[in-house]
Amino acid sequence: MKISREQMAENRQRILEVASRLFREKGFEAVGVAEVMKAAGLTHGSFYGHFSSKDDLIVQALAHALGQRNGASLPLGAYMEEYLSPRHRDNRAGGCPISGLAADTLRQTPEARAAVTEGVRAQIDWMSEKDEGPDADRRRRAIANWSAMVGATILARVIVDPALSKEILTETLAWIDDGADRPASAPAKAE
Amino acid sequence: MKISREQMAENRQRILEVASRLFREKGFEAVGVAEVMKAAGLTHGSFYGHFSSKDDLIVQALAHALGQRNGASLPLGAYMEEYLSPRHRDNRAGGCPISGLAADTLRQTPEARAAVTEGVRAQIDWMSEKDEGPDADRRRRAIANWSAMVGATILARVIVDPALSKEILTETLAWIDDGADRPASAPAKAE
DNA sequence: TGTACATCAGTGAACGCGCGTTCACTGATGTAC
DNA sequence: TGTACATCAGTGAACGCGCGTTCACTGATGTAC
Repeated sequence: MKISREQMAENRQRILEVASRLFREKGFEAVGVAEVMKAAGLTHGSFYGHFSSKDDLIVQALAHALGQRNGASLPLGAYMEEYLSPRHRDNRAGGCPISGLAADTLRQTPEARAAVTEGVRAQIDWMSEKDEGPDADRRRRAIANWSAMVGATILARVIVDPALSKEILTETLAWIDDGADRPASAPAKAE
Repeated sequence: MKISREQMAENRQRILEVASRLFREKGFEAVGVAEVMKAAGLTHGSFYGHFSSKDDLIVQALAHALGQRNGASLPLGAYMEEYLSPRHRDNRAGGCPISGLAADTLRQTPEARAAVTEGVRAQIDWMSEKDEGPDADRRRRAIANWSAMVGATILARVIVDPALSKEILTETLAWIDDGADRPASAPAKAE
């Protein structure tokens, strides 16, 4: 049965939302087209009315998730604290799509990798802008901190020992740096 | 045709070696049992004489790769430099199994995750021992540096823009720290 | 040491299952008059 | 505004393919005598 154009647009958005959550939770390969459509309240047959292929859905769902930018209004220090929290570690479906899907995307299409590339670029630019330290080190610190946040999240998620998982989050958070209280005249590093 | 016991042991090692390389290169899901056996010079039928299932192979291949510890004889600073080089970024099949497979392993069996957990624990212990700074910060610095190395490698691999990919490796390397030239009396961080 | 036979690693065809994708059909939408 | 009909989003059965796994068979190994 045909439905209204607005209803179809809503359906498309709902597919993208559930797909981006399922992909983050289980990875691209482990989530089937039928599973996505069922979670969106539809049958799998209508999938190809919205997307040309599963690869197309992956690109659109990545762009959808990357465009949400949760926590972008927080101060940088608070953002880092939230990012490296057990809550974010345990919230894969609703968490950052870069730490959740970057490694998976390596084996996807160039279009999917391009979407992640732009997401990383935007994240580094945003963290540079938010940094409160001297200009010279802002970008370098943003890149190193972001690498540490992504790496720590991935490691903390895979590790089965709760103590070691928590330690990785806590110690990484303690080591990274939002640039605050960093005097412009002092060397950026101790060495 | 039956073969000698030594030949069978060699075959098993060859299966583990090619499997660990193929898994690192393509991920667990994208590599089939038949592909592994063909790469080892055998047919897929004999696979179950060596392993009880593909999941079993994944655990054994992870343990095999994690046990190799390439570069463990290098000084910590040289190890970090090699780890964050374009050569290591582009050498997925022969590179570090943790940056190559940690995210994939999240969706595998508890046994596979336990193997990665022990690999991460050993790596952090080793980096702590190699650290040349004051004792109080060694473990914290090992954890934060290791997180940054893993995150930077994963990001540099997925990113399609060569300049941004290289920048992430270079700037992360410039920011992390092997503890050398760090006076025991000085604060570990500038803040 | 030489021979006969039981063992078993490897072979390759076959299986069942789940996946992405296709398609004839349905019936509400939205437009032409 | 009301009606008739063309459009097309959604349905659900079916497809072909690749995968993990099984199994009857082969023939070299290695042991018992």
